[in-house]
Amino acid sequence: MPRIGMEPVRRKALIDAAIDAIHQDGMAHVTMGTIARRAGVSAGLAHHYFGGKEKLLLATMRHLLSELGTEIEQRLKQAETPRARISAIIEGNFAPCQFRPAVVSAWLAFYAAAETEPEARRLLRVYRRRLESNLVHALQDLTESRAEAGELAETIAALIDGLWIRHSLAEGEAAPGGATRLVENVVEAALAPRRSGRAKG
Amino acid sequence: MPRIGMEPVRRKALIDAAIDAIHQDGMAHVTMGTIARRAGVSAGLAHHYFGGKEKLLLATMRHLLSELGTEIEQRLKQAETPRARISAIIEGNFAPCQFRPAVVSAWLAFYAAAETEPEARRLLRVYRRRLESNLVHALQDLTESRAEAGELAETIAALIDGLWIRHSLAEGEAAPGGATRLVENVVEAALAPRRSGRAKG
DNA sequence: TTATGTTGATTGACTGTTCAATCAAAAACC
DNA sequence: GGTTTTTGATTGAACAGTCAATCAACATAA
Repeated sequence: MPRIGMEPVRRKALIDAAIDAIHQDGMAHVTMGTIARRAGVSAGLAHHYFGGKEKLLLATMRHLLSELGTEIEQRLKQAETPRARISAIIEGNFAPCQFRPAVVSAWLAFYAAAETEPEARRLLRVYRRRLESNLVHALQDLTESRAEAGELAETIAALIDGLWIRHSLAEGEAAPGGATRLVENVVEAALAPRRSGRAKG
Repeated sequence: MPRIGMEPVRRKALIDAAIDAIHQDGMAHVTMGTIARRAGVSAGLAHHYFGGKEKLLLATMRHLLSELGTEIEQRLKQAETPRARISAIIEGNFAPCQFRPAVVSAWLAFYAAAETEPEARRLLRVYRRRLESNLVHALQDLTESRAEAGELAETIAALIDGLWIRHSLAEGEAAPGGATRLVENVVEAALAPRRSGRAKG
C-alpha cells in the first residue's frame, strides 16, 4: 500500500475530512480519530503530517481562506470597471463551492475559534483586511469621500458575513444568487444619489 | 453558610460564569469545573442545579436570548411610527449590555454550536423568526410590496448579524453607535425612492 | 540499504457525572 | 425556650470514559 508521493494526497484528504467532520460533529466534539478515519488513514498519520490537532485545524482554515481568495481573484481579473470589481468581490464570496453547507459550518466554527486562538484570529484579520482593502479601492472612484467609501465597504463586508451566517441556519436551500442580489441592491441604493439611475438587473 | 433560597442566586452566578468562561476559554475548551469555580461553587453543584453541561449551556443561551428580547421590546413600546419601530429593533440589537465582548463571544459560540446541536438550532430559529416578523410587520407600511418588505427585512437582519461578528474580531473598541448608523443608512437608502428625501442625522 | 509511508498499541491527562456524607437553617413539637 | 426532625445546600472523592500524543515496528519503493 505505501506508494511514494503520498504526502500531498493525504494532506488534502485530511483537510477535506476535517471540514466534513466539523460540519457533522461540531468543533467541540471533533477528534483526530474521526477525521483520520474519514480520510481513510490512522490517527497516527494525521499527527505525522500535521504535527497535532491544532495544526491540522489551522491548515484547514488556511486552505479555506486560500480557496476563497482564489475565487475572488479570478473574478477580479475579468472585471474592467470599479463597479464590476465590486460585483466580482460579492460574487466571489458567494461562489457555490464556498457556499456548501460543510464549508459554511467550518467557517462559522473558525470564526468562533478565533475568539480564543490567536493564530486563527490573525488569519481571519488578514483576510478581512484584504477584503476591505479591495472594496475600498474599488469604491474610491464611485464615492465622493474616502470616509464614505470606508463605510460602504464595511457595510458590504458585514452584509456578506451576515448572509453567510443566516445561510448556515436556513432551513430550506437558499440560493447563492439570492444573497448576491441582496448585496447588489444595497450597493445600488447607496450609490444611487450619484448616478443617472440605471435600473438593476 | 448554607442559607436557603440559594437556587436562583446560584443559577444566575453559573450562567454568568458560563458566559465569561466561553469568552475566555472558548466553547471547545470550557469545562464544568472552570465554570463552577468561576461561580464560586463546586462542579457537583452545577450538575445539581442544571442537570449536566449541555443543559447549563442551553440555559445560558436562553438567558442571552431573553435578555436581547427584553432589550428590543422595551424600545418597541416607545416607538410610535413604523419607521421608529425599525430603529427600535436596530438599536435594541446593539444595546451596550449585549455588545459586551464576553456576550458577543458567547453568541458566536452558540451560532456555531447550533450547527450540530438541535436544541440550540431551534432556539436560534425561533429568535430569528421573531426578529424578521417584527421587521416585516413594521416595513409593510413603508414599502410597496410584501416581497420588498421581506427582502429588506432579510437585509437588515443579515447586516445586524454581520456587524456583530465583525465586532467580535475588531481590534479597537468599535462603538455600538457606529453599527447602528451603518444599518440606518442602509434603511434610509432603501426607502429613499419612496420618500420626500429627508436628510439623515 | 535507506527513506518514506503507515499502523496499532499504549499512555497520561482530563472530563462529565454520580454519590454518599456533611452542615446549617427552618419547622415542628413539647 | 429548648429539643428534635426535616430539608435544602454543598462538597470531595471516585468512576468510567475519551482523547491527543507518542513510539516502536513493519511494509514498500528506490
